[in-house]
Amino acid sequence: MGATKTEIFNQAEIDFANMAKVFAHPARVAILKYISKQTSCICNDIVDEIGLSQPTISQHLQVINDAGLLLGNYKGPAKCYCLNVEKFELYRKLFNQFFETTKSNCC
Amino acid sequence: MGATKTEIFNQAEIDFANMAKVFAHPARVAILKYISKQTSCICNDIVDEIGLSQPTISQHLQVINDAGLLLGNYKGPAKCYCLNVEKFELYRKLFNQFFETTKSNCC
DNA sequence: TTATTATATCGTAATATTGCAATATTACGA
DNA sequence: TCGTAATATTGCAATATTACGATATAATAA
Repeated sequence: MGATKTEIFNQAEIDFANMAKVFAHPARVAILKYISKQTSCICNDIVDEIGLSQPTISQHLQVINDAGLLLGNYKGPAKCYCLNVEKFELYRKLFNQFFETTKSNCC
Repeated sequence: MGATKTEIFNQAEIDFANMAKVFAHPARVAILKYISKQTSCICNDIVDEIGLSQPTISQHLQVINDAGLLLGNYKGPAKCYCLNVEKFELYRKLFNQFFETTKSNCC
């Protein structure tokens, strides 16, 4: 016990939960907000902005990246990330859909 | 280590992450979807629908309830829940805001 | 009051997540 | 090639989450 029983849920439910998980840590929310303020790609200067260690930030970036929300390329020794706008739009759409289709028929 | 370092984030970031957490488990997504299909309040008949034990469902309901997303009242021995539409609308608004304000200025 | 039914809480085990120090890897310039 | 700077990975400790059996609590009916 302790692990989510994924086998009893359908893919849409699992997918949506996984999308929500990306936003379920303040560091990742802060990273995404930081992207919006930057005029260039984000590098690990976020480490200074947010008060977490470089490995921890790297880990959080990995989570966001694994979700497909980042595009990255090397700019010298620095790996620079930026938002994958297309994927982010998809997320927005699916969240909208979720909020639209969840209603109450009583009370 | 292991716990989120809440002291380094601002309240908005923490609040948003906590909202996302509610949706970050397929069981809770499934419960909210189930609400939408029902014409009356949800009771623990969800236990049969979803394949988790009664205590586990109760726990998940608690998480959704603590987030303020449920209204509950006793109907005989059964405690029946329904969606707190007002609060849910607030969630929708804040998620919309998040998606609106997160952008990319490069790449 | 007692029995019954429905939900909540407690206690506990297992897995997941978070965070960081140490180390590895990568890209580039000298 | 070697050194340097930036990011990733590894390993591990601490906390959080998930899940469920056992038990407690709540509401009603008999």
